[in-house]
Amino acid sequence: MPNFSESRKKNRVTLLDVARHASVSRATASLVIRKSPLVSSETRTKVEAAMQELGYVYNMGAARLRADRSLTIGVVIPNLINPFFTELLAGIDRIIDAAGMVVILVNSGDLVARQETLLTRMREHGVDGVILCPAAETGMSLVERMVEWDLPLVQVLRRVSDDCDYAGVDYAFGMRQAVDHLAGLGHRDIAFALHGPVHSAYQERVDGFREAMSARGLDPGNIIRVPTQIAAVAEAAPLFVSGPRRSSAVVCFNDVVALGLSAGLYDLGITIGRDFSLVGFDDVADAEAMRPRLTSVATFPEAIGEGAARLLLDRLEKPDLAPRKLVNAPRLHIRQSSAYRQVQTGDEQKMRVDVLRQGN
Amino acid sequence: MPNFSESRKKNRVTLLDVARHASVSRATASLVIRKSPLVSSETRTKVEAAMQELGYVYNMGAARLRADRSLTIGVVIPNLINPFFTELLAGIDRIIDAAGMVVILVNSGDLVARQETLLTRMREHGVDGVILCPAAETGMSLVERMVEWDLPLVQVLRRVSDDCDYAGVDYAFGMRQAVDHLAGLGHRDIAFALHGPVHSAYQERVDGFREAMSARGLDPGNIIRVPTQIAAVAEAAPLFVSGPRRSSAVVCFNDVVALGLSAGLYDLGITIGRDFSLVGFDDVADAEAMRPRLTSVATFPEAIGEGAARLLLDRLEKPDLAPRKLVNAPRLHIRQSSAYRQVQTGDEQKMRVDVLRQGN
DNA sequence: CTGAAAGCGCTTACAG
DNA sequence: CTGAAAGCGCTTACAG
Repeated sequence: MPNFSESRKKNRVTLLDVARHASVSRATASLVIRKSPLVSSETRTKVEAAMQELGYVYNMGAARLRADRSLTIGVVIPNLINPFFTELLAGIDRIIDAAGMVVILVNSGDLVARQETLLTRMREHGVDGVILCPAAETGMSLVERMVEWDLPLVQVLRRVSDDCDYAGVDYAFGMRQAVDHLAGLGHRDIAFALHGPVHSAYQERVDGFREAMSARGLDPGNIIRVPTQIAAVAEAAPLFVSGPRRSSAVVCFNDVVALGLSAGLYDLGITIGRDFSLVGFDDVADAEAMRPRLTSVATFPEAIGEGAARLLLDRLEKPDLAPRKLVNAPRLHIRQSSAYRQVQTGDEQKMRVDVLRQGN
Repeated sequence: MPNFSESRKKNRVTLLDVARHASVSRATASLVIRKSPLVSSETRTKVEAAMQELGYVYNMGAARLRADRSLTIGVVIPNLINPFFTELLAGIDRIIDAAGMVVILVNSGDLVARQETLLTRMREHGVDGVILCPAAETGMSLVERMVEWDLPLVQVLRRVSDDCDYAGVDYAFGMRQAVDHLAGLGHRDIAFALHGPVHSAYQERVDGFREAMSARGLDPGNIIRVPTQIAAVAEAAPLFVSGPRRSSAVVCFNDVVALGLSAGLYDLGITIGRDFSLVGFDDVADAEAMRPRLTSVATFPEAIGEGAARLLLDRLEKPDLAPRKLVNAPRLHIRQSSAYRQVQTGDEQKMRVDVLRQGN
């Protein structure tokens, strides 16, 4: 660890200095700072003037030591490159900021060992609570340990335990909307493209896809893993448009996968929204910016972040609240990348399909 | 501010508990924690065992109060939605994390008033230093104030003062590469598309474009502002391909603008990389993912983040160092969105152009 | 409304 | 190598 100079500690203005300058006691000055109603407005003004003149800066560290709260919360996310997490973070930040608190952000890289280190570090820094998107492979024991530590926790997006607050998405409902939409456009051979580490949100999406397909009497087994590395996703495009499992539409694990496949299909000369349909998941800003515009299941990451932050604030105030779940309903946002299935000559039969335009 | 329960402060294991349990003095236990060589390995083992058994957690807050350092730094950025900032943040985080420190992240929304509030909050939290991307309109007085506050500061990407460390990009060099590349492909009517608030990086890009154009004997005045709101950028596309200032190529302020214009040109039925050339700036992940792939001037945000973090760590150790600048050289990454100018009948003359393929 | 005093959990000289 | 003591800057009862 770095070894800092000591210059700053000199001539620091303390509360005692302020009190003396205003000719009151330190306790009174402290009451002014904390906006206690016990102090007369006259005294208050005098003290505030003194703070101003002396350039006093409140020392949270000292206050925290005494009061055992830091007005700081830890946020642990598995990566920063998916814009989804950025939007989530913005939502968390808004609420935490409005509560006069501050967030310490760390990146677990989806590695449990690293996550462990980071959580310890947060404890040492005395965060009042933690919002955690658990790294893949996180065991439920983690949550037990946090309880033992008395460290308030809310799980976000992924969950490893039911004994703990959780803010996330109703993935099954999202999948149903995606599949129903494509089925309504006449598609029968619908694939699911996924990638990345396995965790609760992954599993829920897979299960959701399966159920939605089965409910429609369609084959629920056309699930294909594509590379996790973003630049390589495009190379997987041929898997979907040729071979025995050839499909006419694909539901994507998230918009990152959709963007990659969109590029890969473009490279194959396939026109999305005409020859092939694509549905993304999350509806991040890129969905609207790309061409053709991406039909995507909006999961509202910013709202989830806000929800998670509120759950945590509530828990800080009432630690004995029963564990709560905040499961956001996603909503299909239909754009250009999904279209009627092209009925080709030689197909089993030309059928009229009911079109189901859901969402807006 | 929330009013927390007090449950956590009970039964906290302190250093004194550990010392007693290991039958040593508190001072000795403290030395063990700080890995002092003064303590025998026998004693060390004993103390470490006690810490383990009792579940001791180091209390940074207490240590910081005494030692006046928090192992915490503040990072203030103007927005979180441009992926450029996300990558910058990843770079900062890597270095700070490796130094055993932690970052408090806040978002100024590019508003000076809010930035002011946030900086005060960081001071109160006792951060050891700040990495700041100044909000537009930030005056140089801010830097003076930080100096007065004894709060080590490094400016990143934008600068308001030369009396302070700075890590950024050689925008002029980047613009020269972009313009030279397009000129080398035969383009003469090259526009510059920009948006967003005005700050040093904005100005440097404008100046860089002008100089590069002039140096080539081309009209440096074709600079067009597009909407700042991302979804609206596409609507500005017609400005570039028709009217008196019609151009055959455009250099973009950043990749966000490029992505927007790319969409807008697509909507107009124009094929990028054939009918029209587009060069982005920053080379974020989207540049490789979009189609046609975007030629872009790579500015390596992650490396800049790392550089900024290193500047800050250096300054924490040696506060009296002269202010330093770290100006990264960008590099043109040629992909598919830029192509030879289409020579149309009726043009002044068909000329053979020297092709300049720079970069890889 | 105000003052004197104790204490949060550590680190830092200072003696031994 | 170890112990006793002071102190970082605040908050919190407790008297007045």
